[in-house]
Amino acid sequence: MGTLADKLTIVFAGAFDSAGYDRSYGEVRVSDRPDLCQFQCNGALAAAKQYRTNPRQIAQNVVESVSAPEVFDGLSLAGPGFINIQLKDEFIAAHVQEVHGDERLGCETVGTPGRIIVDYGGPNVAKPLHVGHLRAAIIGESIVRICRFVGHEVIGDVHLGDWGLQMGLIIEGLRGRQPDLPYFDAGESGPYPEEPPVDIADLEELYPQASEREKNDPDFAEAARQATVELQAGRPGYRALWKHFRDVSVDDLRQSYEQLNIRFDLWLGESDTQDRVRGLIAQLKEEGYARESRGALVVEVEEPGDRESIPPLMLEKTDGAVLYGTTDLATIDQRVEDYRPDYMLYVVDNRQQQHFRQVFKAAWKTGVAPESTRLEHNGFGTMNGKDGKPFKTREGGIMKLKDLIELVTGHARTRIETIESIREYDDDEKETISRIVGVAALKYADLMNHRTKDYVFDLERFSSFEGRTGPYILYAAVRIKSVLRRAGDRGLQAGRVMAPKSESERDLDLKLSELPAVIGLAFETRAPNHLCEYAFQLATAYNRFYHTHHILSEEDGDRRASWLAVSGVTLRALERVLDLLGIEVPRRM
RNA sequence: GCCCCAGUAGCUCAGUUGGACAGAGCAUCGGACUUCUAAUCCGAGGGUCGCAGGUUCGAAUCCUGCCUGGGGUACCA
Repeated sequence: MGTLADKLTIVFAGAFDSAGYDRSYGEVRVSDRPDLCQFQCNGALAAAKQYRTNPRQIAQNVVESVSAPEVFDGLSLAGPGFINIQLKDEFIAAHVQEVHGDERLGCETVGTPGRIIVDYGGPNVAKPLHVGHLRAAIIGESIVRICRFVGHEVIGDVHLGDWGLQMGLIIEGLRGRQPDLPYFDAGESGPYPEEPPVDIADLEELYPQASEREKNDPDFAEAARQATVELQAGRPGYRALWKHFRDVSVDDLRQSYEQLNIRFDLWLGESDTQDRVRGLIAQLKEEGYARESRGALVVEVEEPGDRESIPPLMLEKTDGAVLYGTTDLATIDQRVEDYRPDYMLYVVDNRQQQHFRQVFKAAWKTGVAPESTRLEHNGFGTMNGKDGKPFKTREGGIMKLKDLIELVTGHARTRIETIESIREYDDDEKETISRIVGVAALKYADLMNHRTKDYVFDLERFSSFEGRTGPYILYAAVRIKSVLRRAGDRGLQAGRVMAPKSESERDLDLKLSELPAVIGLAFETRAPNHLCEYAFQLATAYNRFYHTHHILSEEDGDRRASWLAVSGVTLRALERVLDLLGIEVPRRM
């Protein structure tokens, strides 16, 4: 079905065609001058270039060729050749009626579904999630949901950092504390205790300590490097220990992500590619793609046509160790083999841009990924503090995600106590509402910023519940639920959508019709902020409508039933968009 | 040095890929609750779109140069 603008585009494409111009000029879109018209077609201006004619004349010809009197309330020319379009209220209502009857609210699915792997999250084993992980997780989750909704098969992979030096650091850190554990006995080969020697609190303490010590204690640093090498070589005690670390950490990560309503399909990590890294390197050498350079092994990715210079992708360091580029390449190799994906999307910090350019170019060049596989880095900006520098807590440390979630939940809890109608809810429901509202505030505040831009992490804004915020939108949705619930109690039902009676109602109808375009745009650009903007506009449109018309006390039964239908569509649209953003809606608040 | 990204209202940001007087939210000021949830709604003020050129009928948007900030620049991830 698409949007109203889509329907109008078909009409105008036909009109351009029958007036003797290319149909592609018939694109109609929502007007950016709502004071003048609802929709506009600017194709005549573009066409004037191609046909070397007066754009106003073209527009005139097109308008005369339009044949659909039941649709238009007004068609007029303006300025150099704009066509301004007003629709009949009946036509608008009929469209909303269609949306009402459609499971997908007018949103079509893609013609040729593909398989998409989304790589997001990227947490490290043993390191607690902090605000820096927030963006990857929530933007990635939203992109996953959007891709899935438009009809693709999507596989989300958390892609753990579980194989680097940090593992050696923790091993050595633990040895410092409990040197007698069987894992450290080189002569021992297992079996080892099933019970992990550490819990998550230990891990979160061990890593920063070890990391700090690495900087000041060369012997310790060397030991950690050695432990990393031995772990990677398969020393049984270290492997057993590593597995404990990983399990303990993953348990904790799952809980944190669950609180944010984020669920991964795959919990793979760097370690899962290790058994194929050597083979891949050997193969690339044999095929002549990998060559030695300054003592290291690299794949050249710069091509003759390239303007900018791009360093080669390094597979092996001088000392023979592999780097994360190697792992990333091996991961692509693995994914191609296991899943044959059409797309791989990497939701990772912008700063990795060059890295991914290298990896992708190398993957295509060497045939690790077919050229038809779309590899994309969907980068996002840095989260800065109010001083414009990367965000730190007041103490100068990094804020843990758990603390942040507790903070926003706490704000919501406090807020709830000030609202009379909620005071009587039982404690469980209050707590649920607090969590949903707090997390909605957090996620919305992040998602509303364009993905690629740096932005300022502002606690006040993150926990604000007024204006352009998650809770504002939840409130509108919950308000509709409440109306519908009461209507249900009185035995009132939704009916046929009638022509709008007021400006606020017409605006709501028109806004509802835009949903498919917004989701399409969010998908094409992998940018959830468009959904945030739309959710806000739709919520505002409904709030205005709500204030101008009292639904339940309306005496005209048909009118009331129509309003219930429109309210129902609005609720479904809001819930759909919020779901695509990964935001939950409470029953009431 | 070279490369990438950004600069829009006091603050935080949109701006549909070149279209009509540049839009929101916050903050400030003023209004609206005996009626479906006021976490709401209505109204007001607020701009040299970093600067200077250029392309175009038309530029916040494209090109060139400069200024400012951030990031990257083969053996960390």
